[in-house]
Amino acid sequence: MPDNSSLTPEQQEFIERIGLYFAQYHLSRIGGRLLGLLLLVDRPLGIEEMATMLGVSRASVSTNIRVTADLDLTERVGLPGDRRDYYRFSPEAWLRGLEARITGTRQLQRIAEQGLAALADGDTVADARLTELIDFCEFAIAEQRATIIRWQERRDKLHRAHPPPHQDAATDD
Amino acid sequence: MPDNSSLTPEQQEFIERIGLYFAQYHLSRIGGRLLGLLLLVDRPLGIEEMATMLGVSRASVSTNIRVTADLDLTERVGLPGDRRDYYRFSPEAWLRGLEARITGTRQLQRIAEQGLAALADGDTVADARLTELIDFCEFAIAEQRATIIRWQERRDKLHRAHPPPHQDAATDD
DNA sequence: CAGTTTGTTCAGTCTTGACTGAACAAACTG
DNA sequence: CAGTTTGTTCAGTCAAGACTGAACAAACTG
Repeated sequence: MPDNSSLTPEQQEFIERIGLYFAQYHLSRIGGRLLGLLLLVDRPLGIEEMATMLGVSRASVSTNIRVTADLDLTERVGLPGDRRDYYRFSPEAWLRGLEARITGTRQLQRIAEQGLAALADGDTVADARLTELIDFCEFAIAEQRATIIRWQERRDKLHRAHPPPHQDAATDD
Repeated sequence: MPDNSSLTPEQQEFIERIGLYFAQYHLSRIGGRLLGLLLLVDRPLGIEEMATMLGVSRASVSTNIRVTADLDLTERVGLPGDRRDYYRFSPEAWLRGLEARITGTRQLQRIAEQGLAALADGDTVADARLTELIDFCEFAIAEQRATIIRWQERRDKLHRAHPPPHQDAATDD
């Protein structure tokens, strides 16, 4: 049961919804909730703190926050004069998401190539289908790369106009 | 244990790899293997046939092939003079995959909007983060739409040059 | 040094949901 | 009609893996 002293019901609902959303994408439920929590707060959070706010064990937070950090969806930051670990949502998270799609598509392309090689002679329909799949992957990868570049350009442009409130660890209270 | 009389080890490996690939994307293992099998063969397959080839129960094939058909990843076709159900891989499958991404992004955007509304006053960092997420979703949806259009154009162009071997149910032996 | 705080790891529990076999329904066959 | 073929549904089993508490390790404090 979460310690909801610091979270409104609306915030809890958001965390739960984000949790479910990311759970679709190979994160555990708690991993997803951690992302939701970190999206919502204005300062980096410690492990014990996150465990309390979500009402889960420290062990779970420790295990799952590391997964998100390995994926560069969160960042571990230090606070001066405090030896605890703090985490915040990574500014690169959405970019990493786009990159992950490319990896997935490349993977599918490799499988399709192996499949094409495994066809029986004279399987013309399957041959055309797998050839089209390989082509589709090639196309999709090029599209995804272009999207990444356009996103970076767009972000650069926006940030030059409206620099984001820079949230480094030392600026907190 | 599969009846591998009609499948080479390379083909079985392909089916297994495709199975795992699609299992990442909210399909059951067997659902994924069915897609792999249908990608590989040159003619529509019946339920009993698929069950035998994969070494799984008819019940499982029945349940899982329906899921793939509902997603329009496979198509049910009839063979004249045969009352059994046959299935083949859908030519629209990859298009449906692209469309599914849009749905997922739209979903994330809605959640982000709810989150933005749930913020505490004065949470400037979180506000900027969620506003950026909403903008990211908008951007990604536009990109995905454009990709779909370009894929359709590309496919039309290729098919006008090299019409695919049309595999309707009646043409099989 | 002993004691505290913090993070990690691991064995065990529990939940989820995939898969099966069997019962059933529907369509057909003689 | 009785019998067969085919597909679906459902209760039950089983496996995967998420989560926990407890033990542990490491860094710090007095």
